[in-house]
Amino acid sequence: MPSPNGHGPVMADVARLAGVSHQTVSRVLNGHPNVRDATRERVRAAIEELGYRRNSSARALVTRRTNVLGVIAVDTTLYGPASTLFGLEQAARAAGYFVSIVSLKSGDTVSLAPAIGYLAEQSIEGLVLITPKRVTAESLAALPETLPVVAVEGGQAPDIPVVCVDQFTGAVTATRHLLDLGHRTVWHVSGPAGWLEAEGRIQGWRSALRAAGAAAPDPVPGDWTPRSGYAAGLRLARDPEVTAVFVANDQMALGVLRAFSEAGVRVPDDVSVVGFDDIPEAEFFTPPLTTVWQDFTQVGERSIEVLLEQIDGAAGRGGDPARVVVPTRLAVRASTARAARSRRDQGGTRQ
Amino acid sequence: MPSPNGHGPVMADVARLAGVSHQTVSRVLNGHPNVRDATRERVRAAIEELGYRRNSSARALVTRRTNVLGVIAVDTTLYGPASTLFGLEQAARAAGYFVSIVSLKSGDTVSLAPAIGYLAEQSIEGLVLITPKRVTAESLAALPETLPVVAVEGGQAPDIPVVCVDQFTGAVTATRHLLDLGHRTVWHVSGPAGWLEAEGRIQGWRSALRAAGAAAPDPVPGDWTPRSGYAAGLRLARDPEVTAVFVANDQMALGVLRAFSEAGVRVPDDVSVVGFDDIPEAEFFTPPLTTVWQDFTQVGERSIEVLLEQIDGAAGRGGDPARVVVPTRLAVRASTARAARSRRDQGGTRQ
DNA sequence: GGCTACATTGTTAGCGCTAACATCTCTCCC
DNA sequence: GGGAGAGATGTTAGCGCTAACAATGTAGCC
Repeated sequence: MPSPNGHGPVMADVARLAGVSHQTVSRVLNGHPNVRDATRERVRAAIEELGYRRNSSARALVTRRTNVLGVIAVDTTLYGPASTLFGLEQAARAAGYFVSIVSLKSGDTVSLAPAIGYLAEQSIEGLVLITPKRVTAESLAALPETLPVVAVEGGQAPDIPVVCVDQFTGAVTATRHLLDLGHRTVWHVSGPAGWLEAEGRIQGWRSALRAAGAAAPDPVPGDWTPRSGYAAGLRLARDPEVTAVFVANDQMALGVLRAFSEAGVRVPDDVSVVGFDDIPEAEFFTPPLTTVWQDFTQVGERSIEVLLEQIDGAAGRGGDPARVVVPTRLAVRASTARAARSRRDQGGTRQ
Repeated sequence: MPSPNGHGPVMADVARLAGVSHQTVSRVLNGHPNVRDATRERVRAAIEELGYRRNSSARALVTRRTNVLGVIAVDTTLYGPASTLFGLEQAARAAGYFVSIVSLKSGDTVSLAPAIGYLAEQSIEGLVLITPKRVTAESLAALPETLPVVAVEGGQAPDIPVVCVDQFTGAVTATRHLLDLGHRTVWHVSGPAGWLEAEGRIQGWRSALRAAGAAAPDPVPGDWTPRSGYAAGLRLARDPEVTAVFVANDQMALGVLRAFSEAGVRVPDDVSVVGFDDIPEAEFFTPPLTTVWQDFTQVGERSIEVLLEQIDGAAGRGGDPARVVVPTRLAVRASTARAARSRRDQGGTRQ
């Protein structure tokens, strides 16, 4: 009877079986060097025989380290957040941390306070916010002052480190690609107000147009869903001036393509379309979508790096918060083409 | 100086400030009834003032409850697993549990043993497997005998409870929908071998064909990606006998649509296509895709239910494992239509 | 008034582990 | 051969909390 308490073996049980003290077992478990090989082997064998697993709570209690990172993520069914979370978890695990997740539905205003309070109960060592929209100020007040934090796609507050994709340059590249193809200007279907990614893409788009001396039409607002892209597409299809559209994400671009197709607007002959995200489906849209690729894996990895720096530095926050910007890449496919002088020059009705 | 140790306040600090014993603080925190209202208020105020948070490790150590569930998930960037995970987390949080996740890349053979070992270190109270492929036997051997487990889309082993979508009936419904439209038979683009979902859909498809007395062509194998669907689509486009295709997921269906479009095969005029999953994009494919909708939210909720039953019942495994089957629904859109007598009857070349 | 019953609070003893210190056992070298 | 020094192991004292029990106070009732 190795475990007299009925709760699975504890360190003392292993110690007894191996004929050593529990502290020696602890040393073996923690890779302490000063243990004789023969002893180490005996302890290992005893651990194996009993199927012993160390009690993480007891360990955390005394070391004050839980090895748990918290993640608060909005809308993890979307490709972007899901990919970021995936990369994040891989990187965290590689660094020896567990990831405890709270996923929130994308309400219009996001209050993180309940989620933060919830996670704080779990003694997390650091927190990642995958909440790419502006959050309420009271959310940030709920952050314990000493808790290491990193915001992904954030910029929520000046004193929180941020890891983000270079939305601005990505949008500039997309817009310039269209201008370089001879389009007089570029329309934009934007993401919803309050999303930082949406704002960055608008700014990049505007900036590229301004640099080229092109007029910036009003952006057509969307909400990331294919449906909103469809609605935007129907509007743009009616305007014969439109020859190039930069859409703030691939899902909406799909809706735009669908609307154009229904309206008899040919892509890329009549109108060129560029998306953002490079979801796996984009290459197989009709036509295959030119879009901006984001390195979500790297975002995840860098986020963990930034967080671990704070944890290991034991510095908490304060000082100059890091700001890591991950570059994008334009994937050129068949949805963009050289501009005709105007849509009417193309002639030909559909099918 | 409320916290003399430099590590944030502990229960004793709260007790001192409120003028009670630490045990009374504990009682307030745990909602014990026998505390005078005035005392409770004083304790609450002291907690508030100090910003006290209970140490979860200490609590877990003595209660032997961590309130943490582990999740091992494969390929969480796919819509299905991501949605399941999302529903799961919501349900777990509602039940007062944290969710600690390990996400694995979809290798060809999946060994869960390292992930299980990893999570076991964290003293989880239960484990959810979102690993919709057959896993190695050694994986299951790595499961601690007393750990409550539920498999989502699993059926990995006879003694593990399972919550799954009714793949079979979903596939039957999709296939019969096509047969009812007058198609002589239905081709199938399948998911990769080893995935239980893929197998369930093949079986449902075969069964529906058999029931209708239709011949079952060899399934065209895919791997869930749009690219593989595209390849399958090119093959099917060459065969003029093909008038109806049931594709095992929407992403591959997208590839099929793309291939058909390139090959001049019109959907639904020449060929009808049905997908599986009902991803948000499906409605905006060209043409909008008829597909099988799955209730991932319910899958998540039911999984947590099954798991909590085991935890609360303290029964561990054994006995008749639960098997919960969540129904599907066919979303009929524009990619399916009544069969012509043969593809040649349709006439008309493209564009 | 005194005794019972119960509500309220305090005291004590661990949960299983690690850190710090104490102890013991070897070498090694003059 | 004996003392220094290092390596290997054991002993002790908590980490912060909850459970069990003990000790109060407080009505209620004959």
